[in-house]
Amino acid sequence: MREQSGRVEAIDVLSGCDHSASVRCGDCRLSGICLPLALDTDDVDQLDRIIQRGRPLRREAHLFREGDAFNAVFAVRSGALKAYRTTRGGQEQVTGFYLPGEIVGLDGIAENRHISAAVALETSAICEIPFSELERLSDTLPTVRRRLMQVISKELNVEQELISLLGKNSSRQRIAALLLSLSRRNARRRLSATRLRLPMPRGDISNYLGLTVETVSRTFTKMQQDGIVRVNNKDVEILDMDALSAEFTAN
Amino acid sequence: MREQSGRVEAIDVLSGCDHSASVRCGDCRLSGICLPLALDTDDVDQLDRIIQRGRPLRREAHLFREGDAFNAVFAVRSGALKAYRTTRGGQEQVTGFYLPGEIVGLDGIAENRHISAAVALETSAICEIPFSELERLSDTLPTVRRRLMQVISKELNVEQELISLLGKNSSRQRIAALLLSLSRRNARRRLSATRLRLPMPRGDISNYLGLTVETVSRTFTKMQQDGIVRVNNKDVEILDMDALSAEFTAN
DNA sequence: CGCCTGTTTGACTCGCGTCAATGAAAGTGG
DNA sequence: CCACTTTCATTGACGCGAGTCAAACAGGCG
Repeated sequence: MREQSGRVEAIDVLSGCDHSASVRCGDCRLSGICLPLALDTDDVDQLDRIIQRGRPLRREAHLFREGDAFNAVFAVRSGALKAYRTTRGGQEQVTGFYLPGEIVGLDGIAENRHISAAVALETSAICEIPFSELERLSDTLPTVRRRLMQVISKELNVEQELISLLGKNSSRQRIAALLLSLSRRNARRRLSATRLRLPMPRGDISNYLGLTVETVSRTFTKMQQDGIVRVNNKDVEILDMDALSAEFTAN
Repeated sequence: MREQSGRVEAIDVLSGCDHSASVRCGDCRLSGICLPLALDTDDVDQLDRIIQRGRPLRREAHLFREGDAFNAVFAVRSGALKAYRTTRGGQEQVTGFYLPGEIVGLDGIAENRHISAAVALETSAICEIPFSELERLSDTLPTVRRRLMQVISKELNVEQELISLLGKNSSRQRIAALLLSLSRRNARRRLSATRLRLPMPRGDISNYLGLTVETVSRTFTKMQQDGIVRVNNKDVEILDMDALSAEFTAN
């Protein structure tokens, strides 16, 4: 179930990213970012023991679906996921995007089964953290317990931001907010804050932001004409960060 | 700090509701509804010991504000509250309404300070549950810990519903969803599912639903013309529950 | 009684959704 | 490696739902 460390990591040819399953948490280059769940280095070893590293998840593959039993939360090591739920009307509502270093699957805690689904947007490496183990760990390690609570509560705050965004803002402001969010999360991983790759198709962006694909496309075009960003398909370069922030500050 | 039970409860003249501060959790007529935090009756006594019952909160009075230190969560005993946050642009975004039996203040866990504010919509009785005590209790009682986690995660789910609502739905669907939500929550308290009193002004409704007061008003009027509801200021009667549900099912 | 705040209603405007067509990119099979 | 298909993104023309501005109308409270 758990491999030894020290191995040379395989590089996934498809994305040029590291999707290997053979790194211990302490050695993982995402440690410190990936697992806010246990910042205390003493606790990392214990966390390390309960974490399962699965095979890379290919594009379109589901990590879990709506209604699935809730057994674990997942840390994204590489790639990207989206979470969505299906409304009574049968349409999909994207509720979030998850990038390396982020935790997905917290939605299942309340009902003990997942109320949303998570699917890979591209080939992704995922660490599975069995929740029962996490709870047991949580029994003995107060710091883990608090972290866990904080991660959940953090998710609450992110969702409130989105509520605010969807409630009041124009298409331009919504797009600006998303780009800024992605930029910030990129920077957090020590990547460029100005050059982004959008791992999700336009349809997911529009769905997430409560717009249509056409409006998203038009808004990108207009922002490009205004010299704020340069958009080429999935690649985005932020040319004027201040202007982009200003857009959003009307929020 | 804690009063003895057995006292005759004072009836608040303003609302005709019970806002007294002298009921033990076990005797409280909201027990079982109010505190999903501790459903296990054995645990109620212990929970009882840490709960503080404050004076009734008058309309417009804040329970906490954005940035306040996070010390406690609060159970609504009577009345109603709204939670809101202020966006960079300085406008208010209502993030939720809290009715008797519901828990408000969970937003503070992540940052250890509140990121939203809570204010009384009418005179309300509140039980304060010091979080440090709750955590201590949580250390020894796994059922309390799990409950707490579930309550938080439940909040996540409610917010996701709202995200979905704001992302995709027409004014009519949004209003329908709110009315259905209030109806369900009324029923949960063993009150009428068809006769509601809206404790919040139109401005708060519109803000919450991402609409304007005018649109809310017009939508009420139209729904009344269609024979689905009867609206008289803060009083709403649902005449055709099926039709109302059907409105929303387009969601 | 008259102020103040909240609600309703109407007329007008505009941003975004809808429908439709074109264009670009990626995946498939010979 | 190159046609073929399929999916995704962009652009344009048009209409509608909800926002804006403005005014009339309660209701609650001093």
